[in-house]
Amino acid sequence: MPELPEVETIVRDIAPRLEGRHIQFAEVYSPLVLRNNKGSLSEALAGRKIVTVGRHGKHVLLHLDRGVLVIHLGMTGKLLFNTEPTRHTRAIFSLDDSTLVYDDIRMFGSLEWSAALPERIDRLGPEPFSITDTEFAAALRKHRTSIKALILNQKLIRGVGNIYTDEALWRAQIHPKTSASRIRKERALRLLNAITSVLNEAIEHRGSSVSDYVDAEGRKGGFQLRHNVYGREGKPCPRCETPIRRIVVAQRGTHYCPKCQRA
DNA sequence: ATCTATTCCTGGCTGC
DNA sequence: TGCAGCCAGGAATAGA
Repeated sequence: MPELPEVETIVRDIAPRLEGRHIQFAEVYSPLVLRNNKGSLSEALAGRKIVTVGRHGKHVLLHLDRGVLVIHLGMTGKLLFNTEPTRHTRAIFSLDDSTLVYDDIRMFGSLEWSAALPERIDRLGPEPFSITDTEFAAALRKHRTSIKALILNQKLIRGVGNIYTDEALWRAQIHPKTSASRIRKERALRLLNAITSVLNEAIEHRGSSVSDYVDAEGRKGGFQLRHNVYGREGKPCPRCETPIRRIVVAQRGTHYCPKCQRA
């Protein structure tokens, strides 16, 4: 499940292999992964030059000489170079000197060409590294929903998903069901630090491979070995040895230490 | 306006 | 061994 660190890893890897190249042609095998270009994505992309490659939250952006290709990897999306198509290959992009293959088992991901960054993506919250302590604390006080649900909401900050939310809440010692509005300045600051530090460490380790995440070369990340709570139900908390508990918050599997993270 | 529940999708796992 | 049934979850959407 690619979140910010996984997408950042992919973008850093693929940027030098894409920038300056042209999309000679694109082929779509599963229109389900298209958003608003049903039937016209290939035409929009044919002959376009890839100028720069970037990341916006969990989105990969290919800035073209005309418009932008927005790629969201969803749960199981992969961008791979020069692999043979499989039954999960949803699209291919034939470039000057390589072929970029988009695989996506569950098809929660999406491909979208747009003349400019689509509004709904442009309107997402800031990168976690950009928001200030004051802004973050003020935003928390405005919402009565659980802190877990609020961090997952891409309109607050963009790029953080289920894994890194659980990891950050463990680091900050905050119970996932805590009402966001009840988190005052000091704890909010601790939480924002936890979020940015866990994201940075995950980037250093090339992301987490818990189910089937791999980078553009098919390599797994290494940060899953450093998870403290995610996917560790019943195992001892690294801080206090209490067994990690798994509950459901905001319709998501949620892992926390019942002793370190009191309600 | 804010929040919650539902929907999409398929491989992998569980239990009979 | 086979297979039905359930689960994982990002984000759009519908509903409260």
